[in-house]
Amino acid sequence: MRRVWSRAALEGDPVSVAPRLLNALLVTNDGAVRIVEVEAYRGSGDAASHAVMGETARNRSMFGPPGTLYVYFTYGMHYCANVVCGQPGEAGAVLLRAATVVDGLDAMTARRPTSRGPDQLCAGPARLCTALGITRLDDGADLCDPAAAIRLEHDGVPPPVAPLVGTRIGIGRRAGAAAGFPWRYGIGGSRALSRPFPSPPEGPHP
DNA sequence: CTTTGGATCGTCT
DNA sequence: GACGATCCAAAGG
Repeated sequence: MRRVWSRAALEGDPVSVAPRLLNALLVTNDGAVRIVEVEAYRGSGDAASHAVMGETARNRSMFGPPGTLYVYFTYGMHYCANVVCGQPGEAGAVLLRAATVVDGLDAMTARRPTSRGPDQLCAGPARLCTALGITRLDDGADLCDPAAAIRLEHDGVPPPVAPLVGTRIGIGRRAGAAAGFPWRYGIGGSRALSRPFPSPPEGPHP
């Protein structure tokens, strides 16, 4: 059985909420995907966050209530989607970086005809938005509203006990130390990751 | 397999 | 005026 996420479950620190979103479902009116990779972004104090300089017209949704969808446009051609979390008034969000298709494969393939295969349809934050048809028009939507066109759902599949952990992708040098924060999370063994996670250091020789 | 450069425009300096 | 929370195709090993 599927049910939308409660707002209360998204009130915590994005760094805590992010790994819990692994295996959650993002559902639209013509499809559904299971999230396999995310990144956490805080507000002030996180130099890599869009919200580090405070509220602007673009990042306004990041300051909204938990469960708000924050969609931004970047590189002149791509959209990326985030689940807003944290306390109201404090900016925070979890970037949805990759997912596997659960339903609506045909519609997604039609929106991304150049995809190499089903695994790659949502293997990347902009790919995910294109496949699901998410644009800036969806910015500010309430993902916890069971009647909404886009929503965050739960179907009983728990997040991994030990997710993959790594540094966030695409963070420039301007972010300083924040570029090294291990706030990227993924599901081990997934073939839909946007890119591999670095292998853990080798232990002593057996 | 890895690396490189182009696309393309809203946003903030 | 510079730069992206990116993607893709093409070129090189």
